[in-house]
Amino acid sequence: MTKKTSEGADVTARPTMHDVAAHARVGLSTVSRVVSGKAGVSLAKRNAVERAIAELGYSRNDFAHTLRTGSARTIGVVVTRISDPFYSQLIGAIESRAQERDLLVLVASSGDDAAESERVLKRMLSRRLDGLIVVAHEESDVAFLAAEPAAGTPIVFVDRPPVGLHSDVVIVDNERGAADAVRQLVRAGHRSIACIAHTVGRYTSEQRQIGFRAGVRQAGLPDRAELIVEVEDEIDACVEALRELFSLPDPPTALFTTNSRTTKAVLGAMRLMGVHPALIGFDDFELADLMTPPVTTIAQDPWASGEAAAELLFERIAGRGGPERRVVLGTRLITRGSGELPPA
Amino acid sequence: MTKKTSEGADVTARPTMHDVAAHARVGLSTVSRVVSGKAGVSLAKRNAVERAIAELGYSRNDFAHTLRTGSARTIGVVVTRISDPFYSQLIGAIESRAQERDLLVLVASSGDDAAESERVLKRMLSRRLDGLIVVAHEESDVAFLAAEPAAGTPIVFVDRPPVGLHSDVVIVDNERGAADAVRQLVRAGHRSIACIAHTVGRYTSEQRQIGFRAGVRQAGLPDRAELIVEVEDEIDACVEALRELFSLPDPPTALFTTNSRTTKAVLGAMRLMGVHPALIGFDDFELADLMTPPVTTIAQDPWASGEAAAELLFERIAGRGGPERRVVLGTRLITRGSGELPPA
DNA sequence: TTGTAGGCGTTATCAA
DNA sequence: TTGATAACGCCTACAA
Repeated sequence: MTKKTSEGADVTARPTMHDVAAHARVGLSTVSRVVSGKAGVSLAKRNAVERAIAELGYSRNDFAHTLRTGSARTIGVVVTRISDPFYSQLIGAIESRAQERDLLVLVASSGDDAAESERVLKRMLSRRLDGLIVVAHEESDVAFLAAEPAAGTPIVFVDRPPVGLHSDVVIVDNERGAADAVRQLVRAGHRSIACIAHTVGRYTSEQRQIGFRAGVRQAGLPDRAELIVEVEDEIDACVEALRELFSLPDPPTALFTTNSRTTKAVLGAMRLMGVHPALIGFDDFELADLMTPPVTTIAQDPWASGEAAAELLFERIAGRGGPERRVVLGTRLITRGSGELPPA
Repeated sequence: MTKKTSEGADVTARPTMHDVAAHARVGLSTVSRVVSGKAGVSLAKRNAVERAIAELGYSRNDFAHTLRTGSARTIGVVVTRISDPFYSQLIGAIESRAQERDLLVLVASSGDDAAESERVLKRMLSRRLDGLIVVAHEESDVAFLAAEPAAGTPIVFVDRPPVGLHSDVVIVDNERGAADAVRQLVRAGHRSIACIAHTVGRYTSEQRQIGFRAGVRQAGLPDRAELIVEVEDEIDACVEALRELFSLPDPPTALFTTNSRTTKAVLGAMRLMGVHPALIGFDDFELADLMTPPVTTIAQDPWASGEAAAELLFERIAGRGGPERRVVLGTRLITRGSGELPPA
């Protein structure tokens, strides 16, 4: 149980089943049976083994176990940015579900770079994970993952369907949510509504733009292209965008933002400029209710998305075959004030 | 390369080095050399192997690799709640650093339960991780981890030093930060300042209470125990606490909160009650600058903590011996308005 | 430069 | 009920 390092120092190596077997004076397979909780071991030997395990501080080497059994009891989650509140909620939900099944969760950020994203995904796959949950980077072609489900690694996509690949997916009803926002603003009396869309995160942003325009049409308002602007989610860019919008002949009296990062940036810009248009943002966010005025949002529930994705994945892991499943979660209008402001 | 499942269905099993070697008509070790990027392979064979790898869609089995080499190239991170913004930032930083070194990150929530926490930690350890970063649950006795560093798994604690165990640790200067908050409030003219402390998260909360009292003493103010209250971070509890504080003979004109969750809850309570005391909160948080008035905070940088912990861990993994290291990060007063309000 | 033969720690098979 | 033995897929001497 002790080994020499290359430097010649003695280190206490981890005990193996061998050590336990020797210590307990039983055979190797008896130890294995005890460790794996299998039946067919006499109480006496079982006790002896358990004592040896405690005395030696033995714990099973998962790698050897996995090599032998084929299952790592681990799933992987890849998102663009772990620290984003939306994704951290998603991860939290997945991890929570995974823990119920005694699965471990490997996480990785793919960043905003497609190449990096591919590298990370490949790295995860060499882990022989039981399954993978992926929020794909917009532009990344994930077609190279096509062979995975067949090779035994089920994959579930969240938030955005993968490009060039059929797979289980969990998304929200972006179009309907955006249209709901417009309807609410129209109800408050607005006739000129702008859509401030996030340029990165193309898929969801596009869907929400489509929903926005559908909402505008349904309300019988003119479809004015100049009222839809795309911005980076920085305050400067939003100030610029708002300035242009407000200098229009028929300026907007209300704003719709396509995700929470944009909403926050726009709120910052509004404060800087001292303007107070009505506002509804896609995505709920912490403290939305403590803003002045409180911010009305189209809430999607990242925790629910995570749970749905985990469930889908667990079913696949358990062997569910059949066609890809597509879970579409609803959104919820949370009325708080900013969306009920009448036109100035 | 194909196997029968127990159901008798043919599945495409993953190719192994064997398959690649056969396909490329070379020896097993040649494949190994190519995969490991080692020198000493002729260009012709290297090309042949690479073609075979591409055609077969081979990727190395990390478990076998790890079993053989002993390093999993994976570190673990255990926090109490992944979805908490503070921890998700921490994880983001660690993951970012880990990716630079081609390490993967396993994350787990330990929850608020000591038993669960121990279970999770043990689970991680059986993974033979290269290292572990832990935000220990307050009450959890992590003494059972004592043998780990010796056994080859370095551990770094963050946010709170471990109970019953010496180890590398990254913390912030909680006392000084809290005292800074008091000083700032005193500067604005306050003579009666309350401390609203989070009951859970005992260590940091206690340190910050100590700092608070030190600040009060240093300002020459009386040490009034009734001005220090402990609450759960729910709005109801905060309303209750504020009500009591404000019904004191000499009620506080300013508040200090010991962490961001409490700050947010207190802000909610303040809005409900329609009161507007001065306020400084420990921990910065998103949108603090967009509140009305903007919230002054004692900022600690979770990203920096994560990076510091990662560095400490990497050094240990690289073989640094010697005594435990203790990194104490500073805090930063971010003046925004709520802490500069004069007494009403 | 290439290939062959162990062995990493575990589990499954089989015989005792 | 038990224990020896052969894989799992890979890496590392060592030999050719």
